[in-house]
Amino acid sequence: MGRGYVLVVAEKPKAARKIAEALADGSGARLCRSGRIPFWMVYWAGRLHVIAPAAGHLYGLTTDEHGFPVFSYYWVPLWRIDRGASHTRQFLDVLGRLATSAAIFVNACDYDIEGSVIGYMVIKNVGDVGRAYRAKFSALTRQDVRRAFRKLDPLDWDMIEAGLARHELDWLWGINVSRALMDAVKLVTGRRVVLSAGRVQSPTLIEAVSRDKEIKLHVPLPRFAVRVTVEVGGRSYTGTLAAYEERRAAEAAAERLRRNRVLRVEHYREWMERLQPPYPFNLGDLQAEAARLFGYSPMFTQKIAEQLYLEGLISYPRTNSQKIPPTVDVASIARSLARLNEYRELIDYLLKATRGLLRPRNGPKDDPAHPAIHPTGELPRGALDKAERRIYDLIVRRFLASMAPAGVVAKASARLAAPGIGSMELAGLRVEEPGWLRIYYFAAPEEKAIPRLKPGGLVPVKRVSLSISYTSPPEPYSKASLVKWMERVGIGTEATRARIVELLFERGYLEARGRRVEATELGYAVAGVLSKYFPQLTSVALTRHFEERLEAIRARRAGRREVVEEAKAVLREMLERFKAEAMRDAGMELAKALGLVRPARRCVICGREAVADGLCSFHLEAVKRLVNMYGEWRRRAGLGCRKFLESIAGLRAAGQWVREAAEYFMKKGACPPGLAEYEA
DNA sequence: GCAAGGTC
Repeated sequence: MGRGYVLVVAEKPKAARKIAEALADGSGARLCRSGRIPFWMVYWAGRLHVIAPAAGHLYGLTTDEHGFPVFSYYWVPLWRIDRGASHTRQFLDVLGRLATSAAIFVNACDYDIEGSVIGYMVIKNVGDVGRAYRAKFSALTRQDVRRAFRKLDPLDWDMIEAGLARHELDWLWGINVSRALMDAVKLVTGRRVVLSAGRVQSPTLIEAVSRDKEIKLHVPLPRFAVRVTVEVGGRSYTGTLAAYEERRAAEAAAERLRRNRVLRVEHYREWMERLQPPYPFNLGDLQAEAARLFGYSPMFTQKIAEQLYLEGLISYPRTNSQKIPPTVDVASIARSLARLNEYRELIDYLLKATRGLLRPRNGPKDDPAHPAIHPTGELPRGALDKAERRIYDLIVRRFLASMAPAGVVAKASARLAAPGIGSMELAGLRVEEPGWLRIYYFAAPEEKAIPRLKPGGLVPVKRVSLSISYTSPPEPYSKASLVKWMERVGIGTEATRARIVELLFERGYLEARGRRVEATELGYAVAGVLSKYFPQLTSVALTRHFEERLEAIRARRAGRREVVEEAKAVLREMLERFKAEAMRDAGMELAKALGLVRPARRCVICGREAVADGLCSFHLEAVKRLVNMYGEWRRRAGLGCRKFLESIAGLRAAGQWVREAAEYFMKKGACPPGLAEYEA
C-alpha cells in the first residue's frame, strides 16, 4: 500500500458515523466538517482512515439528444440534472477534495446492488478504481464492520455491472416510452404535455385502472337471506340462517320457519386462544397501519418517519425487514424509553412479564442492509408535532409489543340450526389476558358476549325476516393498499413505492376521492396506449425479466453490454414501429382524454367520444354487462326489465357506469337492445 | 421533460 490515507466512502452520513465508531479504538473517531458535510478520521490497523459520506446516488444518467428513440446516454453528477438533488454537489465536492490525498479507496456503501454503484461511481470519478476495495458487511454493527475491514475484498465488479445495467435499462425503457407518449400528443395537437411511463409506474397504473374499471362496471347480483332473531336469557341475537339465489326459495324457507319457531343448539364450544404479538415494522407495514389508524398517505408517513430518523429517534425507516437482530441492544433501548412517562408503566409490565428476557418476535421479511424499524432509545429533545408523535408512538409501541407475551382470548361459538333450512353461528370473544395488547392497543379485538347454551337444547325464534344482499364490487384501492400491492408483486423499493404512487397522481393519471383511488380519463388513455403498443410495460413481467438478466450478469452468465443491447434491440423495433404506424392514433387517444381534441360524436350519457350506438366505450361495456346479467337477475328476483333497471340504478354496489346506463334507459322508457319488453 | 434508484 502506498502513502496517504484510506478514503472510505459511505452511503450516507449516518452510516459513515457508524463505520467510524466501529473502527475507532481507544482514541476514538474524530469528527470533522467541510461546510455542512461531516466526515470522520480514525486510525485502524495503524493507518489513517478518512470516512466520508455520499448521499445516495451522486451520479445519474442523461442525454444530449432530443426525440426518440434515444440510445445514447452518459453519467453526470446528479446535481447537474436533478433540481431536487442540489445538496449532492457539496457531498461530491468534499469527496473530491479528500480523494486527492488518498492512497487507497474503500467502497463501504450498503452491501446491495445500488450501494455498489454509488461507491463505484464516486471512486471512478474522483478516485482510482485501480486502488479500490469493497467492504462487505450485512449490518452496521461494530462486529460486522470490523470483520469487513480486517479482510477487504476487491471491488465487486459483478454487482457493479449489474447495478449499472439496472440504471441503463430503466433509463432506456422509461425515457423512450415517455417521449413516445409526449411526442404523439405533440404531433396531433402541437402541445407539450408531460407524460411518463416506466417499469414500475406503468404496471401500477394498469393495476389501478383495471380495479377502477371493475368497480365502475360492476353489476351486483341479488341474494336472498333468511334472517332470524332469537331470544336467550333476555337478550336478542340476530343472524343469517340461510341464503338463497332465488327469492322464491328464500320465501318458502322463511314460511316454514315461521310455522316452526324454534332453532336447535347443534353445537356449543368455549376455548382459549393465544394472540401472538405483532412483528416489528417494516416500512410497508408502518405505512399500512398509519393509513388504517390515522388516514395518512404512505408518502406522508414516510416523510414523518424520515424526520424521526434524522432526529435520531428511530432506526433507518426504508427497510423491508421485520426482524430485530440480536446485535440491537433491545434491553437498553427499553430502559431508556422508560424515562418517558407514557411508556414507564408499560415497560415495567414488559420487564416483569418477560422476567427481563426481551426477545422480539421476528417476522419472515428481510432486508439485506437494515433491520426492522425500531426506536433508538434516544429521547425527543423538543416537542414533537402531532404527526411525529403519532408515528413515533406507533413505532415504539409496536417494538415493545413485539417483545411482550402473547395475549389470551376466551372464545365461544354456538351453532343454531333449523333442520332442512340452515344454521347460523354466534361467536363470542373476551380478552382474558391482554399481554401485548396492553401496549399495542391499536389491534385490540372487538369483545362480544354470547349466552352459554346447552347442545341439543331449543331456542325460541322471535322474528323471521327476508333480506336482500348484493354481490360487492372489488375493494377500491387506497394509496396505502396500492403501495402494498406493489410490495406484494415485488416492484419498486421501500424508498420509491410511495413516491411512485404520488407520481401517478401528479401526472393526472389517478385522482383521490377521500381515501379511494380512482383512475382519470388520462389514466385510462395512457393505460390503453401502453397496453396496445408497449405491452411489456403493463405487467410486472418486465421486472421479472430484469431480475433474471441482472442475476445473469452477477453470475457472469451474461455481460452488461449484451443485456443492454438486447433491450435496445427490442425497444428499437417497437419504437420505430410506433413512430411509423401508431403516433397519430395514440396521440388522438391521449389528446381526447386531455380534452385537447373534440370528439366527432359524443356519448349520449356522458359526453365522451361515442364509439357505437351513440355510446362511449365505457357505457357500451356497461350496457353489455347489463344485458348479460339480466337473465340471471330474472331467475333470482323474478323481475321484469323495468324493475331490473330501477333496482340497478338505486344500488350503491352497482358501478357508476352501469348505474348511469340503467338510468339512461329508464329515462328513455326502453330496454337496452336484446332485453325483454320494458313493461315486462 | 421523460425512469427508478439512492438520500438531505
